[in-house]
Amino acid sequence: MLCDLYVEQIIIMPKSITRTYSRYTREASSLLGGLIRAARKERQLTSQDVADRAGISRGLLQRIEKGDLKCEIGAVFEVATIVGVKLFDSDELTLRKHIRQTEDKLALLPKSVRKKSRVVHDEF
Amino acid sequence: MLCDLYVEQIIIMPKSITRTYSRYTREASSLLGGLIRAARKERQLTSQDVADRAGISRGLLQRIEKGDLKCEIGAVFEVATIVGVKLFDSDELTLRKHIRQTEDKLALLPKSVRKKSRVVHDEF
DNA sequence: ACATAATGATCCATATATAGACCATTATGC
DNA sequence: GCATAATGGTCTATATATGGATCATTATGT
Repeated sequence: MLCDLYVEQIIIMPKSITRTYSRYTREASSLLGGLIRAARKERQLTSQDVADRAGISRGLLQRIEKGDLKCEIGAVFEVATIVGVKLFDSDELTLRKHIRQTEDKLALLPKSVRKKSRVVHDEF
Repeated sequence: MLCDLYVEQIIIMPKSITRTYSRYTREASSLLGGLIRAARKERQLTSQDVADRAGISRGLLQRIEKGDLKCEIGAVFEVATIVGVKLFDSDELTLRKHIRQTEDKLALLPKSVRKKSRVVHDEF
């Protein structure tokens, strides 16, 4: 009665960054993972085999095959290459040609995008 | 002469993991980044615009557009989706169908790959 | 030509992905 | 059916990717 003791416990929550992904993104990654897994089995490669050749851990390979969105794109692409899943449906040569085309297109586009300062009046 | 003092400095090197990537992997990522950058400019979107919509920082978007292999695949795919770069050359519907096909194929394949214990004699 | 928006680059703190070890379960070859 | 290889999952320490701030430079609309 004389003395009430209040103890406040301050809990510091780690402000975790939870990203949101569009459905298309999730499905694309899921598909890629599935294709990798199917290709690996068709080629009779164990998960340890592929992980070793890609220089990654078996656990990471599992996440990749599940379509986990939080993996390095480099690791995913490397695994895909190893098991023979073509990205862009293109071989190396076509890929390089495509890169050049993109560079050319980029050279033509403005170097920086500037917002219009005023609404365009195209309604009349 | 009487006393030579040797000081050894022990430098603890962080054993950094430096992955190696195949040329195909590097080029595929480079191409994807270029396509994203071109698509963004064609749509007159500033890097800050796209970064905000994707829920990532401007710095990360820059790395993605450069084809940096050490980015979350989720972030890369999300940005690609936002600026309209189709992964797999497929729309959402086709994608889902493709996923089902892959699942069907996986159901037929053996659940685990077992190495042959002995070399197969197919030379006779 | 000028004002300033957009981009490029660097730095640091921190959130987090990864490797690696471990164990349980499953599936395969024999 | 058995031995065991392959897979799936969990946990922890650590390497590292990311966000955010800052500054310099460039490019664009007016």
